[in-house]
Amino acid sequence: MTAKNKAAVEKMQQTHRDWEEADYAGPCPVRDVLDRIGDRWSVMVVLRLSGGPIRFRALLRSVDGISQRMLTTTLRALERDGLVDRTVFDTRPPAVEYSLTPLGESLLDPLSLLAEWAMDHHEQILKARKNFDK
Amino acid sequence: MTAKNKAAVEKMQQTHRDWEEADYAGPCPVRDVLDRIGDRWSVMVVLRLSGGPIRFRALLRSVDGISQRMLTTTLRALERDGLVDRTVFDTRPPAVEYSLTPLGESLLDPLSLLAEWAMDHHEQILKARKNFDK
DNA sequence: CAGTATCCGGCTCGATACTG
DNA sequence: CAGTATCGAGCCGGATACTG
Repeated sequence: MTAKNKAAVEKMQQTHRDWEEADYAGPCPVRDVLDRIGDRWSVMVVLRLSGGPIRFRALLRSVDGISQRMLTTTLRALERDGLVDRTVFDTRPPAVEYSLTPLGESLLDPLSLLAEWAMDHHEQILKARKNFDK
Repeated sequence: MTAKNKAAVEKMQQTHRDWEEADYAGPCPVRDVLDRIGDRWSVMVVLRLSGGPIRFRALLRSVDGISQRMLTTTLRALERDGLVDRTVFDTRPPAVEYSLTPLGESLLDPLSLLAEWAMDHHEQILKARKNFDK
C-alpha cells in the first residue's frame, strides 16, 4: 500500500471512529455513500450518464436489464442526492433529459478507479472462487 | 474530469460494451465487484482488516451493528474471492485470525479514494437532499 | 415519451438458540 | 471462542397495467 493510501485509510478509520463516539444524527458518510451507490443500478446509470445528456427511453435501452420502474427510482435517488440533473422539455410528446451535475461528475473520479480495479483483478477473483469452491 | 479519469471511464464503458456483445458466461467485472463490495458490510470489514490481523470476536465488536451471522457470511464471501485470509490456531479455546491478502490490500487503493470522496462530499449531498425534499 | 400505480415473489438480513 | 441452524420479517425489485 502506498503512503497516500495509508493516509486515506487512516483518515477513513478516524472519521469512522469520530462518528461512533460523537453519536451524530446522520449516518456515517462512508456507509451513506455506499448505501447509495451500492444498489443494483446506480453505478451503471452514472456510467451511462458520463457520456453526456441522455433521455429516459435511451437510458432504458442502454442500461442492460433495468426495468422502467427501477430506472425511475434510481434516477430519482440520484437527483435527490444532487448527482443528476433532470431537464424537462415542454414538447409533444414530452422529452426529459438526464445529465450529471458537477457533483456527479466528481464521483466518476473514484468510480473509474474502482472500475479499473474490478477489470484488472476480475480474473484473479474468479480464479480464487473456483479454487475455494473445490 | 481529468484526462486520466476520462480514459478510465472510456475503458470501463468499452469493457461493458464488449461484455454485452460477446455474451460471456461470467458476469461483467464491474457488476460483479460491485455486487460483492456493495453489500451492507464488506467494505466496513475490509476497512477494519486494513489495521492488521484481527480475531473474529474483536471484529464483531469493532464493526458497529453487524450480527454474528452476517460477519461469518461476509468473511466467507471475502475469503472466497481471495480478498481475505483465514488462519486457525489450534488452541483451547480455538482462535481464528483474519487478515487481508495482497489482493485485498490492493482493493484499499480504490476504496480509500471512494471513502475520501464520501467524506469530502457528504455535506453537499445532505444539503441536496434537504433541498430536494422540500 | 415518460412516467405512476399496484401487486407480489424472493432474497437479504437480524434474532435466537445450539455446538465443538 | 468461533462458529452453524433455523425461522421469519422486511424490503428490494420485476411484471404488468394504466395516464398525461
